[in-house]
Amino acid sequence: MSLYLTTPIFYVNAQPHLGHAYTAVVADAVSRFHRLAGEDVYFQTGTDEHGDKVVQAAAAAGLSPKEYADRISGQFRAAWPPLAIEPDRFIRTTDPEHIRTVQAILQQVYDRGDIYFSDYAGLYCQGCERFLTEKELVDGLCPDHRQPPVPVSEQNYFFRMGKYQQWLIDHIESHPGFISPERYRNEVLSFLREPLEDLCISRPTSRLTWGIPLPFDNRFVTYVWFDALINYLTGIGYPAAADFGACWAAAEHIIAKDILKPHAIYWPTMLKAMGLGPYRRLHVHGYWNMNDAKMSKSLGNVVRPTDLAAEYGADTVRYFLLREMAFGVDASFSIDALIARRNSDLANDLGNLFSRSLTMAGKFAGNRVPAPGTPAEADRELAQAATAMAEEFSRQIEQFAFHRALQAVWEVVGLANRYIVANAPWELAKEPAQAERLATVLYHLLEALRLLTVVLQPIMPATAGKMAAALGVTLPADFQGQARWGLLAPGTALSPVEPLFPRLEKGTAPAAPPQPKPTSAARSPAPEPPAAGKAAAEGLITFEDFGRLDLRVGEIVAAERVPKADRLLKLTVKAPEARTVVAGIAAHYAPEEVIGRQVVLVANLKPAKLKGVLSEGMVLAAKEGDRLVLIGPGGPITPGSKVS
RNA sequence: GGCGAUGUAGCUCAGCUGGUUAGAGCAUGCGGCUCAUAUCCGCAGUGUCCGGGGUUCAAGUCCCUGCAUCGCCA
Repeated sequence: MSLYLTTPIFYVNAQPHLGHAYTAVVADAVSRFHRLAGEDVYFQTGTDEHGDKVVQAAAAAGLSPKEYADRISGQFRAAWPPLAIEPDRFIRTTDPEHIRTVQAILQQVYDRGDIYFSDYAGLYCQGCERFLTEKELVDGLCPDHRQPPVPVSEQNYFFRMGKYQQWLIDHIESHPGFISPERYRNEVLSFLREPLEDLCISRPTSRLTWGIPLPFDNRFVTYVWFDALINYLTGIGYPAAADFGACWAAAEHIIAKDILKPHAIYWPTMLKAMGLGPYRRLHVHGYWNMNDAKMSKSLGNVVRPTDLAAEYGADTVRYFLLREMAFGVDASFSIDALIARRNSDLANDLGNLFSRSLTMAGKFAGNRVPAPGTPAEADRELAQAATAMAEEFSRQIEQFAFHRALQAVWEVVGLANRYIVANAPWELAKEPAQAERLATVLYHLLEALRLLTVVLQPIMPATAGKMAAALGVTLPADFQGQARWGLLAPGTALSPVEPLFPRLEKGTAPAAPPQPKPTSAARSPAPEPPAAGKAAAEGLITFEDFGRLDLRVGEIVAAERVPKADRLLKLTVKAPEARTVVAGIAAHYAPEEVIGRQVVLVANLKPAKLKGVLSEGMVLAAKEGDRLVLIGPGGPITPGSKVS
């Protein structure tokens, strides 16, 4: 094992968002890069599922904590394939294997004397069901519940973190790359200048039962970090797995800056206490600020990674995320910026370069790689720049400077475009005497494209695949070998492709409308590759056909599960008269969750009996993979209103 | 309150240990080409490098100070 790469396990109290996606894209790109270099890589992600926030969120959704965790965990699992993120393992803190590992480690650290029982006194808010700090109080009251917190003394177990403070400082100082970028390393060192307090690692079962019981005291469950961080060990079979030691020595964590302290301080000291060495490196990135007003929280419009991937394609999103953010520094996200990158960098620069080159090879060289003659100065310059680019790319990826790596790639894209203009193959083609020169130019161009293909694989796997197919090459996992000049064999058959990245018009591609408007059927669909438009010519319906549907807004006034049917909910829908509708949404919505919602109802559907219940109509929902979302009006409207 | 980061063209940002007329991409204007996804190439700019003071032959780059924004800590 030469690299064991992890994202954090994501907490299931919220759905996957762009920040999660960024971490996962980084981890995926890095793992693809190292695999391409022939290394043995293991990439793990997963979900963190215990704790009181999950209990609360589950209660609000009318589910048990496990059911709720299953649902959200499934959403995380399903969020990654559309972005071409391919972890080797998706771990869950509710996995029995993980629970066993956590308990074994707790017992071990307890036996060594680094966990002790003690009093904890603090201000407890009964509304929040947690301790508040002085700082959180407003006028001495809980800001959420407007009541004074009660001084409570509680007994709990503590981890002797302070014992390892000096060791940790020494380790960080003697290993400059342990925490990067440097700003976070400094932040940690600055924090460690103050005495480190011990860490409370338990909750009494009187307050929280949704957790892993302490093996030495079943009146308590372990709380947060002793549960969550250990996933990194469970994932590689601690302690029994034969290759555990080798894997752990290659461990690198990628996190967002909000969980720096647990990863940079709690975790190394925990490892030390259990007799293990620290992980190899910690990579800390910043936040994506959502500056675009169109996506403000007030509109309830959150960017969902899966929606972005569906709208713009995995490769565009991956490229944007990696190109736009300097790893470690905050960046801002907007759909306009995404479209700008897509159009200028991907469509105009790269896509068009690829397209014009292959077209010329088709027209002027019969769709085969021509045999180059003696290279001229300009040719050598292109070759030299392309091979240097591959090295630079490699160097920057290793330092997690993805934006710089991609900058280096695009310099060659620009150079290749200038090379075409400077050598004007279309002029050379007019003069038979220039045949060898033409062949040389085209060869250099195609070979430069092959090198671009090699480096782009980890960033945009699907695009690199298309490019390789068009160039008639395969891409073995040998970055060093493949990044050399001159591997493209003369005579290789080329197969032109559709444009890699069709241009997008600004503003016509909304990211993720939270609730499609009732009139959405009448609006033009999101832009698709032209081919799709043509193919859709068949199967069109007339306006009259559409008019036969009686679509209305209905309001769900009651809902209950249908006995012995996992997927069915029996709804009472007002539209405007009340009627019964059976909907196959029980796997996605709890009854309490849908009451009061306005939905779109097909009111003139022939009634049918489902599990013995007569259903008079159907409610519309959008489906994507395993996910299902009810369709409703964009704003409140009287039940029964016609949808057209 | 303590520590730290950031403040450079309309926008997003590069500018390492101080050294020639301060850069890139995008956006804007003009010109060129036609192989190409109305794409590409060339040219043109504009900047009190946050304000003020200082060190130096020389400061965006170092020091002091003020302001603004952000982060960590209390």
